[in-house]
Amino acid sequence: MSKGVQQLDDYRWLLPQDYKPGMRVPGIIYADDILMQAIMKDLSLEQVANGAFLPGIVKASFAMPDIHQGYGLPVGGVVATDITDGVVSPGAVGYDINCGVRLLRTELTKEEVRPKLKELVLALFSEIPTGVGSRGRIRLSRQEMEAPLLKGAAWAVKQGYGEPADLACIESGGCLADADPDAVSHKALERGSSQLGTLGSGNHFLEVQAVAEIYDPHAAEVLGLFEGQVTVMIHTGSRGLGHQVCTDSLVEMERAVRKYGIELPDRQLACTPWKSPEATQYLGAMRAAANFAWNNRQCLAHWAKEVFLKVFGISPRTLGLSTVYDVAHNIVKVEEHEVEGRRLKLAVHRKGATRAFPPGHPELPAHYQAIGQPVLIPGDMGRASFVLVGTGAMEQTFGSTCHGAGRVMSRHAAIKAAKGRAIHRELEDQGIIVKASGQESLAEEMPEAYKDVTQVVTVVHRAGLSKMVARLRPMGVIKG
DNA sequence: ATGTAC
Repeated sequence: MSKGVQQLDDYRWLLPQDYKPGMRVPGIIYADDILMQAIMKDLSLEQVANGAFLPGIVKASFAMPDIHQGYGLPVGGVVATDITDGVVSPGAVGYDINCGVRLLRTELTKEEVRPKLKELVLALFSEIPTGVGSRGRIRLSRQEMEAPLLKGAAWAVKQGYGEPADLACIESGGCLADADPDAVSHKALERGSSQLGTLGSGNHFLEVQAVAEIYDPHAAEVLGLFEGQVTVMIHTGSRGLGHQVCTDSLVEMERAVRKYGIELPDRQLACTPWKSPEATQYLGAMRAAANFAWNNRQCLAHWAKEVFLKVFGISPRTLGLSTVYDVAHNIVKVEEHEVEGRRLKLAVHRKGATRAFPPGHPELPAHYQAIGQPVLIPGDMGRASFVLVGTGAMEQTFGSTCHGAGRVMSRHAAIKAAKGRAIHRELEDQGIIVKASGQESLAEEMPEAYKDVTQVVTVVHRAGLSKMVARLRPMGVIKG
């Protein structure tokens, strides 16, 4: 009997429990043949198998079609542990806590925006701080940090950044309960104190897009999307604050692994029992970082709106800009799921995976009950991004789907491949205006460094994890 | 992803 990966059907692959001795459950990977070939080129599958070692894990260690190698668990991994006897693992959440995506709609069409596109992109770039170490216009003292960390995006709204109506259009209302600002180190607070309303670097971006194709007219209508419409997508997370929270926690986790006698194949998966003081500490800080990220996207959205108003010289009513939705794709949440006929409280770790709850789920806002949770998938800056809605993922993947295109080239390989080329010119030839803080960051992020997002989304659509609603084409991009 | 190396 082969210990290798086995194809279950067109879009699912099984990593049997005997793939690696010590796995508590099998691994299940969602991919087609072509994506699977890319997945097998790095240590992703090994990491999926390693995730299956986590104490208390139920059902399987899951991987989405956009997985690639990450810290401990691959980016694109989903692991759920029973909170009565299971663990929490910061490596299964990721360094960028509550990295996520917000989509804004406007009443403008691409024809209306095109003549001012360049001006718009330059204005966005000058108003929105980008890049590593970038600092924003909001400066908060350590004490002032408490409110945003505790209250989530409601804090930003109260400060005048955005509308109260935005909050219903954010996953978890833009706030995780039980955040503990005191669990966030001084160093993390320090790093975050000037980073609200900043984009960051790497694959983070703010993009002006046009709705290129509608696949599900009913869902699109409920979401306020129409063909030719201009949208704005913001992809960023908790910046230095979340990164520091993760770094701080790993030290404690290493200690916890020894203290509680947890056996793991990779120390990067270091974890602690859910009901341990170490977990309480990490979860308090993780939730605070998640709330910070929602404030970050809330502020960025507000400034993007101001730039639109200024550049087009129109009234807020004519612009008609509002929040479609905001998702977290690096987070751990307690959710109830049915496993083998039992309702269990699970710690669902989604690391580079998006929640995709089906229609009628009580956690969805009233106005989206009929269509399911909106899923926002950022692609690369040359091809497309997607809007989907939740369908049948509950029974399969704890209500989870993919989160993006996923890299195929390392940053280093991408820089090498871009040598002698002018990526911004190549994109401009396709009608896409890009403004980035450096040549190198553009090279790292060039379209061919990524898998084809359409292929990724097609897999989750056909596997029944979520349903395609609309394709968005980039028009203007600002990047770190 | 990240004050991209304390």
